[in-house]
Amino acid sequence: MYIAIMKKELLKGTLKTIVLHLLEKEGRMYGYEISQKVKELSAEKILLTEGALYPTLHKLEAEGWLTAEKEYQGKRIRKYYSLSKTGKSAASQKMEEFKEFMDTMKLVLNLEPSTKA
Amino acid sequence: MYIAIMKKELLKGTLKTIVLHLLEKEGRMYGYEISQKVKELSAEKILLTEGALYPTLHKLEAEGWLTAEKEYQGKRIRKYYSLSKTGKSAASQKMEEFKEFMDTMKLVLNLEPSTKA
DNA sequence: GCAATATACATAAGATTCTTAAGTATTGCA
DNA sequence: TGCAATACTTAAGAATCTTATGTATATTGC
Repeated sequence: MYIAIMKKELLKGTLKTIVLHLLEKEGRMYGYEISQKVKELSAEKILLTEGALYPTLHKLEAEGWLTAEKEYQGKRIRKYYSLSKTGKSAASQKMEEFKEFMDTMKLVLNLEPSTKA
Repeated sequence: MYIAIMKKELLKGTLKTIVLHLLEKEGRMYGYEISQKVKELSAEKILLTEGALYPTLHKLEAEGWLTAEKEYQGKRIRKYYSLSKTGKSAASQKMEEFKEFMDTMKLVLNLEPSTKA
């Protein structure tokens, strides 16, 4: 991986939300797959760095939100992650938090001037 | 000030954008006023910390995006900030970046499923 | 009148979250 | 066969914020 990122400061704090959401949607993914999916969905605007992604996956696993299974493709290893039960509720919660964050920022930055026009 | 913050990780990286936008809208503000305005606009969901706000104002001034004027209200000092010319274009740019960030996040998180329904 | 709260600024130490970088190893393609 | 892509790991350093502390004036309630 190379992996850089769009307007980086703004992305700080969004990584866990992204990972949890993708796992909720896809069910089961491995690290590299997640990075590729994010790249694809974001039209290459978000390029996760390995140094951010893998430690985050380890943290989420340590918190009990993800379960991991190693699988071999020939000799190459893949570590598949899935949401645990608490991980699922964490995913929903993170999504709600993100929506609230967006709504609040819209108010502060005068974006989308009240959709009742 | 006390000043804490909503879902803090997500707000990381948004402070400069917020400050520049408010100065663009209001024309001229001092630090404490900015913190109160953000609190008001965000319905108390964003409470800036002094430790974040004042150093950020100093940085923006050092970068030449803000100009500062000290004013005395009796014996109490206030430091009023305004956008410089380059500060104005920085403000517009930061707003565009933020909009792009939101659009990209909507794609990645499957929010607002294409408003052409 | 005096204490508590609000106004108003500044800055240093520590935490969090990322970027950069380096390491290891397998697989596919030209 | 050598380079790019796949796949994971971890450490050092940067950026951005929180927490904490300090200073000082103004206002409000009792």
